[in-house]
Amino acid sequence: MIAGEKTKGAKSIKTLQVIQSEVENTNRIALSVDCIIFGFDESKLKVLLIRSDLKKYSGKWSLLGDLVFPSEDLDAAAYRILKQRTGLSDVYLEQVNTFGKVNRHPAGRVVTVAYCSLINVQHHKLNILDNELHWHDIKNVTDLAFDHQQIFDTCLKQLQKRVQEHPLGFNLLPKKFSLRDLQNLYEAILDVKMDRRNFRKKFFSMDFLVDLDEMEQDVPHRPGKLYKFNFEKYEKGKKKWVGIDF
Amino acid sequence: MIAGEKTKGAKSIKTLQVIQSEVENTNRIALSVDCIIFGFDESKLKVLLIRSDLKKYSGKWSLLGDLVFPSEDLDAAAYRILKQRTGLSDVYLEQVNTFGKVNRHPAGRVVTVAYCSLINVQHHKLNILDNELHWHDIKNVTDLAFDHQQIFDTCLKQLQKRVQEHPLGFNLLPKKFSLRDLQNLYEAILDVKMDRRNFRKKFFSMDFLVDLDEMEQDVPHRPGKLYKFNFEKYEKGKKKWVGIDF
DNA sequence: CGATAATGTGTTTAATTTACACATTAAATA
DNA sequence: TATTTAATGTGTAAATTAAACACATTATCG
Repeated sequence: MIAGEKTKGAKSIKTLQVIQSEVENTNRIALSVDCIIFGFDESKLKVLLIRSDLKKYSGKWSLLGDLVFPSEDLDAAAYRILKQRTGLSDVYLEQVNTFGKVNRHPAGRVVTVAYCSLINVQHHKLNILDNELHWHDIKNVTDLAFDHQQIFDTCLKQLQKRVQEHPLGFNLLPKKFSLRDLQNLYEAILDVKMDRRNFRKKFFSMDFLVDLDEMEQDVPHRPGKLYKFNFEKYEKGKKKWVGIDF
Repeated sequence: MIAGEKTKGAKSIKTLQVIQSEVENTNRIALSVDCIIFGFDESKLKVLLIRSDLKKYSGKWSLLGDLVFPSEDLDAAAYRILKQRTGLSDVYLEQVNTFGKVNRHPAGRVVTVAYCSLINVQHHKLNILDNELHWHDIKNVTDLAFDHQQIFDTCLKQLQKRVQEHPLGFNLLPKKFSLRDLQNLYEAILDVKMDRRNFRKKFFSMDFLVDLDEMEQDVPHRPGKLYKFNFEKYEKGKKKWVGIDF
C-alpha cells in the first residue's frame, strides 16, 4: 500500500528549491536554440541550412542556431533566431526536443533546444540575410555538423508523425492550394505514394477544406480548384481521440 | 526557384560556431531536470510529488528535480535524480519538453527539462529517501508549485497519447499481469471506460501478449490468466504507420 | 452448497479503408 | 481549328476494422 501514505526516510536530499546560490554561480550551462526550418518547393520538402564556419566542420552544413540570452524566454529565443535568419515572424514554430550530451559542441558545454518551423516559401518572400544559407532537399541531407544530423532526423520523424494527426502541413502551403498541392505535400513529407481518389475522399470527409470557387492560374495543364483550410472549424471540433494501436 | 541556389546577402550574422567566449562566460543559464514519475496502484494512476520547502510555495507540492551538472549528460542527470529519489535504476525514462520562461523559478533563471518516468510500484520496492515524498492520485493533482502544474499537465497529456501508440504502459505493470490489470491501466491513464470484450479482442489481435499458463494468486474472486508482453516481437515488427486523421 | 462476482468467449452491424477505371476539361500541338 | 495530351474529377464494390451487445463458466465467500 503506497497510495496516500507518507513515506518515512532518514536522509533528506537537497531540493531544487533551496539552491539559489548554485543557480547564480557554478552550475550554469550555455543554452542554445537550433531551428529546423522546413519549406515546400517544387513538390519537395526542403530544409534551410547554413554552412558551418568552424574549422572542425569545414564544408559541412548545420542548422540555424544561437545562444539563448539569460533575460529571454526560450520560445522568444527561437522566434528571434527565425526572424534574424529569415526575416519572418508569425510562422509556425514548435519545440521538438532538447539535446544535452556533454561533448556535443566543440566550444564547450552547450545544451540545445531544437525547434521545428514550417514556412510557406511561396507567400513569404524570405529576407535571407546570410550569404551561406541554402535550401536543401531533405533527401540530400546527410552528414551535418555537430550532432545536427541526429537533431534533423528527430525533427523530420516528428514532423512525419504530427502531420498525420494535426493540420500542420498547411503552414507549408500557400493560403490557397489545390488538392494536388496538398497530396504532393503529404507524399513529400511521408515519402510514400498515395491513391489520389482516396486522398481526396479522406480530406473531403474531414470537411475542413473550403472550396474557394477559384481555379489555379498559369499551370501548364487543366487547372484544379483552389481550397483553403478552415482552422476555426478545426479548433472548435477538436476531440480526444482514443484508439489503441501499435 | 529556391532549391539549391546560393542565397546572396550583405549582412553576415554571427553564428553559433564562433562564439566560444560567450559559451564560457556571460550567457550561461542554470539548467534543471524535473522528473514526472508515474506509478499505477490500486487501479489508479499516481504521481510522485515532494512538498515544496520554499516559503513562496509553502504547503504546495512539486515535482522532483535538480540542477544538471556542467559535466553531466542531460539524460544522465535525469537518471541520477530518479536514482537518488527512488533508488531505482533501469526504469522507463523519456524526455518530454523543456520549459524556459524567464521568471518560471523564483531563485533566478532556471530552464528545466521535463522527463516522464514510468515505474512498477509492485515489483520494485521503492527506496524513498526523502521524508516529504508522496504518491498522489493524478485526479487530485492541482495547484503545484512553480510552473509544475503546467509541466505535469503536459506530461500527462503526452502519456495519454503515447500509451495508445506504443507499449509504454507495461512499464507500470508487473511483468505478469492479467487482462483486467491491463484494462484498468488504460482506463486510468485515459480516463475512459472501455468494453471488456473489445479490449481483449484488440490486444489478442495485436498478438504481443504471451499466455503464461499461470493464474492470478490471492485475488478475492475467480482468478484470471496471467500474460506478459513480448517486447522482442514488438521491436522486430515495428512498421511505419500512415493514416491521416485529425 | 448456494449465492456472488468476476472471467472468458462470438456474432451482428456499422464504419472505415482499400483497390480500382473512366469521363471531363483545358492546354499544347499540329 | 481539330487532335492530342495530361491532368482533374468522380463512384462503387470488397475487405478490414471498430462497436455494440449477452450468456455460460468458475473460483471465492458466506
